[in-house]
Amino acid sequence: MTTIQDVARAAGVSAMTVSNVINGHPNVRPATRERVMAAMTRLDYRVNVAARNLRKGRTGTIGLAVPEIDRPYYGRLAAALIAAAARHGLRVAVEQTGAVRENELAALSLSRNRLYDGLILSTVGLGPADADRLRTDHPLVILGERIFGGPVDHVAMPNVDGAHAATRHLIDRGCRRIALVCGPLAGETDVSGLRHSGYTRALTEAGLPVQPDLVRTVDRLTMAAGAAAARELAFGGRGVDGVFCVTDTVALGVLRGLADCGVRVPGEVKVIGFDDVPESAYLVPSLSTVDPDHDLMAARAVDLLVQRIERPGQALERQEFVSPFRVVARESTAAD
Amino acid sequence: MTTIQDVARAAGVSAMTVSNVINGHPNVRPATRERVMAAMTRLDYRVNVAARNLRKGRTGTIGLAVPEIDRPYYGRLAAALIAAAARHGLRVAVEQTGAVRENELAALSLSRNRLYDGLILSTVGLGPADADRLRTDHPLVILGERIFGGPVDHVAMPNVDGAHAATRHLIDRGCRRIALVCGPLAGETDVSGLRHSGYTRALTEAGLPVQPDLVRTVDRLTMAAGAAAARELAFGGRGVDGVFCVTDTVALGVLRGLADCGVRVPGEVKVIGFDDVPESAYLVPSLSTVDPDHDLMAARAVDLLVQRIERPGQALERQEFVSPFRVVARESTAAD
DNA sequence: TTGTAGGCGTTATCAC
DNA sequence: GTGATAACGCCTACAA
Repeated sequence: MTTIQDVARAAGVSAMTVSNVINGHPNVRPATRERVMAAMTRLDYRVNVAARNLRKGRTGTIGLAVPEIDRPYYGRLAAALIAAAARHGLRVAVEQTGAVRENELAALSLSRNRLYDGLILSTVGLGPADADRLRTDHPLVILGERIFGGPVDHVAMPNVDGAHAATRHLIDRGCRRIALVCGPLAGETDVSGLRHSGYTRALTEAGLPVQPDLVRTVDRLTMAAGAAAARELAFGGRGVDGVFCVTDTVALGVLRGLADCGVRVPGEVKVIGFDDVPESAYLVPSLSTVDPDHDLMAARAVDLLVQRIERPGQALERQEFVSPFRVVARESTAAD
Repeated sequence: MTTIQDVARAAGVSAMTVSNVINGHPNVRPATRERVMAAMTRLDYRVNVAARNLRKGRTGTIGLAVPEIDRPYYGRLAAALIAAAARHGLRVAVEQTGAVRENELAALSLSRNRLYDGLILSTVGLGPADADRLRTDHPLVILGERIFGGPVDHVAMPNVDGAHAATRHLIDRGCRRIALVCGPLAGETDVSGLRHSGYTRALTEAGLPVQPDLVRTVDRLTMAAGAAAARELAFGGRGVDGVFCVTDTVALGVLRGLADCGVRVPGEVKVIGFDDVPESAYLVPSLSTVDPDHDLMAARAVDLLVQRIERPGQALERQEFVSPFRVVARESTAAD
C-alpha cells in the first residue's frame, strides 16, 4: 500500500508537498506538481480516506435510517436525499431499522460515534417519550413524523393538512361514507394518528358523522394488509363509497382487494392515497394521492443537517419545516 | 470531545485498560471494569470510529452503487443487500450512478481509496471494454450484468434463460405474435441484449418467426417509456397477442399503456415482466414475471465480497454465480 | 491483570 | 514554494 510518504520519497519532495498537490493547494511550483503527479501515477497512490477522516474530524458521510428501503416511499425519499447530499459533497449510508425503536436508537448511536457526520432519521418507532434520547449535540434531523416539542430539527410531512385535503377531495367528489385504512392508532404523533385527525376533521367540517366502524386499522402499512382490509370493507355491507389510505402502498393493496371483490373504482368506490409514489400514476386505475414534494423535503433535510455540521457546537435555534403539498387527482377518484 | 485517555485518567487506569473494556476483552478485573464503565458514562464517552478504522485498516462499510435507488428492482435488491451485510456486521453506503459510466467508475475509485472495505457494483454502463479498469485488488463484486471474461467476481441474473422461460411461457399460453419491449440493443452484454437473445431463442425453438418490427426499443427502462411503447404497439395493427417486457417496471408502464388503448389483458394481449418486484403481485391485473431470487443473489454477493475482504491480497479464483429463477404465473398471462 | 511505547496515514502550523 | 514537527484517537506488541 503506497502512502503519501512513498510518493514523497519517489518524487524527492516532502510529504507535505504531496499533500498540497493532492488537495489542489496553490503555492506549488508547476514543475514540482508534475513530478509529484507522475510519482503518484507510477506508484498507483490512493489517499487513505480513514486517515484523512481522523485528521479532519469529518467523515464526509451522513447516515440515513429508514424502516425499509424497498418501500416505494422510502426509496423515493432516499433517492432525493442521496442526490441532495451529493450536491454538498456528502455520501449517504443507508440503515434499515425495520421500524423498530431499538434499531432507530442504534443508528443514532452509530452516528454519535462519529461514524457519520450527521444522521437523517425517518422515525416510526420513537415518540415524545424519547425526546431526551434525541437531545444531542451531534447533527440530527428527524424526518417525516412529528415529535411534539422534540429538541431536534425536524422536516415534517404535511400530515394533518394533507389528510384533510385528501378526505375533502373525496367529499367533493360525492363520497359520503368514507373509510380510512391506517396503522395502529396509538397516539397522535405518528403518521396514522396525524392523518387520522385530518380525516376526522374533514368529515366533521362537512357535517358527516365519524364512524369508528369505517376506520380499519392494519398492523403494518403494506400492500398485503391493504388488500386484506379492502376485502373486508367491501364485503362488510357498510355501503362505503370512498377510501382514504394513509399511504400509497396501502392504497395499492386496497385497489387490488377491491378488484378481488369485483368492486369498480372509481364507479362504486373512490380511493385516494398519500405520498405520490412513482408507481401511482401508472396503476390502472391511476391513483389519486397527496404529493408532499419529496425533493423539497429532501433538500431541506440535508440543508438543516449541513448547517449543524458546519457550525459544530453552535446552539442554533431548533428548526422545523413542514412541506407544502398538493392533491393529485387521478382516475381513482374521477367523477362518475 | 472525550477520548479514551480522558476516560483512563478519570478512572485511574491506563488507556489500554479502557480499550480492553470497550472491546470486551477478558482479563479485566470486574472492579476495574466497573470503574471504567462508570467513567465512560459520566464523561459520555464515545469511540471515534474514524480512529479505529485507521488503526484497523477497515471501515466496516461497503459501498453499493446502483443506478437509482427508487426503482423498485434496485430498492428490493438494496434491502436484501443491506440485510445480508448487516449479518456480517457491515454497513452499506448507497451511491446513485444514474446508469452513467463515469459515475460507476467514480464509485469504484472511492472504494479503492478505502472509503469502503469493498464495493458491490450494479453496473449498467460498463462493458467488456472496461474489464481492465475493473482489475483491482480491492474487493469488488459486479452484480446483475454479465461482463464477459471480466476479471472480477460476479453475481449474475439468469438473463438469457429467464427471458427464454418468460417467452416460452407466453408461447405455452397460446401467444404467437410476441412483442419485446427492451432498452437499446448495443451489444450482448447488458440486460436488454441478453434478454433479447433469450426471447429470440425461445421463438426460434418454437418455430415462430423473429420479427424486428415486434421489438420495441426504448431509451430508458421506465414506466413512462413502457406506457408509450404499449400505446404504439397496440395501435400498430400488428396483431400482437403477447408482450415480454425486460423489466417489471417497464411492464407496469406497458399495462398502463394497453389500458389507455382499451386493450384487455390477458384477454387480447398477455404480458410478462422480469424481476418480480414487490408491486407486481398487487397490480390489476397482477403481473406474471420471472423471479430471480433477490435474497439469494444478495447473500451471495455479500458472501463473495466478505471472502475478499477477509483474505486481502489472496488471489482467489474469480467466482461467478448465476441465480436460479422461476416463472411466476399471474393474471396477466392467464389462459383466456 | 495492567501499563508503556509506537504507529496507522494524513494534514495544520509555522518556520525557513 | 517547501519542509519539519506534531497531532488526530485508537489498538497491537510487548513488558512489567
